[in-house]
Amino acid sequence: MKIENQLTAAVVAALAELYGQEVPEAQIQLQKTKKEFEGHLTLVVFPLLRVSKKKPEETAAEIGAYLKETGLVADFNVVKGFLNLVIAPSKWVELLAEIDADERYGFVPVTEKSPLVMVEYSSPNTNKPLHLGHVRNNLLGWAVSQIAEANGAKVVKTNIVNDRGIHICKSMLAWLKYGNGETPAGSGKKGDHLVGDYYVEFDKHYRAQVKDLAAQFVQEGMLAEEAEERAKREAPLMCEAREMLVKWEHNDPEVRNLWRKMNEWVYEGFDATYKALGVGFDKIYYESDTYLEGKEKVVEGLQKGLFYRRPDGSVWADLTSKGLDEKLLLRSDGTSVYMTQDIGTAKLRFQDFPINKMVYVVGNEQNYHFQVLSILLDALGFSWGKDLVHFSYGMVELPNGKMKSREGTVVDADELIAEMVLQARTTADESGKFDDMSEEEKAEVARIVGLGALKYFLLKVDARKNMLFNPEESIDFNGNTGPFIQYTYARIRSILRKAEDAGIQVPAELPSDVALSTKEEEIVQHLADFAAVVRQAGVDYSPSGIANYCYELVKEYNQFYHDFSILREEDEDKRAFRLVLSKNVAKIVRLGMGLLGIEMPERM
RNA sequence: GGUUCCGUAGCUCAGUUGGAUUAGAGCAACGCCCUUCUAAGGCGUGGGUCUAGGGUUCGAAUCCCUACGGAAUCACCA
Repeated sequence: MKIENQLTAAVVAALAELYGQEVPEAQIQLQKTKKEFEGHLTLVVFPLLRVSKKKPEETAAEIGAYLKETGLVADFNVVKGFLNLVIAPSKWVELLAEIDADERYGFVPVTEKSPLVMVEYSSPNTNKPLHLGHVRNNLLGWAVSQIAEANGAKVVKTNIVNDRGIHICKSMLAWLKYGNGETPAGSGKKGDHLVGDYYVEFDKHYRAQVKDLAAQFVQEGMLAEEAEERAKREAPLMCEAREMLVKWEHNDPEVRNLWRKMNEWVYEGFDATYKALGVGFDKIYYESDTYLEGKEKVVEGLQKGLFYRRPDGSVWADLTSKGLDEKLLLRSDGTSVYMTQDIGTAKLRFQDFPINKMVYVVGNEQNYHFQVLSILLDALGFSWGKDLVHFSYGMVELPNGKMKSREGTVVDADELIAEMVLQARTTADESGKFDDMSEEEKAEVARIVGLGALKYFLLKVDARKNMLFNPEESIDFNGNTGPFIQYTYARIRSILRKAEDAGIQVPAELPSDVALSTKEEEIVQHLADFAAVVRQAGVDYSPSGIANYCYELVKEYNQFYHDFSILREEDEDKRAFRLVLSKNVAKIVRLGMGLLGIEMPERM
């Protein structure tokens, strides 16, 4: 049992004994003792004064004396209303032994009875390659899934691919007109990049047409603003794209074939990027399959009187009673909108899986959408609709503002990954650390470290906040970074290898009478916190908490490591303890970083 | 204009079930430490009216109100 829990129970007993009152455990406030004071844990006695009816100092002293009797606490001191407790040394060894015994310390096992959590993330459009914003989404989605699983949930990772609509038609049209039959295989381009290039190509020609047409309208005496609006609508390319969409919806075989072919190219490209990022899905939905599904549900809702129809035939939900607006669900021509599609997707998902909880990893620009979706799904009878989680994350901004595809300031995912790996490789080569590795090994370590840097950088920040990414400074490999954590891990692995080579066994059982230094006690305490950190991350699906925990732990360990030479320690008990401690720091760090999807190199 | 989110060191960020005269890291600047299990490391110096003002409390960066600053959203786009 954790020391904190033991202490809490002891404090409850103390209060019962001393003041004759049962106090619920939740009211016992134990926290880590500040560095300036002596002790490990501190009991805040202010809230207990009601029970003791004595002064803070007096109450604290009485409780302290009682705790000392139990043997849990070796010593204590009182500062104002704070009771600082020095935990008995043997307790730390016990605690470490407990952590050591559990290979997946802090994880809640998944059982048959576990709730099913579905996590939707990524959700790309098929007309463009993935960019930095998608990278943040994918990494968060993956991490959130891992965290949910570590908290004992059955997780289904899902991706809804937006594979239909006017934007895909634009790429298709441009490819037909300007492509000369170019293919990924023929050009050596990645499929998603190739299709993306034609999307840009469309936009280029389209803008030129709009400009010419608008000028023509102005000459005919139209106001500039009005002329541009009309030109945008009437530009021949746009008309053609719209025609193509209509043909698509009518299952025109030629259009459908081209659509299938180009989407296949894109999927191959996406798969490569997903693989590089180390993310994946259990079930993929395609909007072309789900976009018609929502209508039925909406009509059903209409019949139940949840929605209403306007004279022009469009269907709306009136949410004004909830403080929101009215929301369109079906256009006057009977076609679906975004919201309708999400309802349709929800319907299919619920048919496929017994969902207990749905988590949508989607950018914060859609906060309103999900607020509405939650209300609508609940009204339509989805049990998980009311407390669906919109895991909303902020934009990634560049030093000169937002990413804009029109201005070419988009940071491409594939390029970014390659750059990070190259950066890791260069740094390592310069340091000479790679000299005795095979080429294969070097490439693998560079990959792990480069991606570790990228992932950690994007995940350590509170997901809700907009964050800044500076590509020029690239990403640091020093300080609060992935590589720093990986480096410490690699060093510990190295120590353990050397211990083995020297015939030093990591003991199966720890000696119980080792005297620990303050630093070592702190590290054990920190290790034990991992379980609580995972639990906390699970509550609000927060990867950043895990990231920052790992950093703190590693930093603490590094400071310790600098003061001691483990292998040359002659006191066998101490050496044994330190080996076990190191081994478990490595273990916990691997578990923690694993939740973030960050791999750990054995050497670097 | 309505709604939601954010505002902590020059820069990037930690820090909420309210806690301790001195609010933490990293980067950047400056100084020290490699015959020592990996220097992608460690130690040190300088740098803050936690946007501002009020309120609640024994106690506020944290909770409430107001103002200011920034972002998102409010489409028969997705």
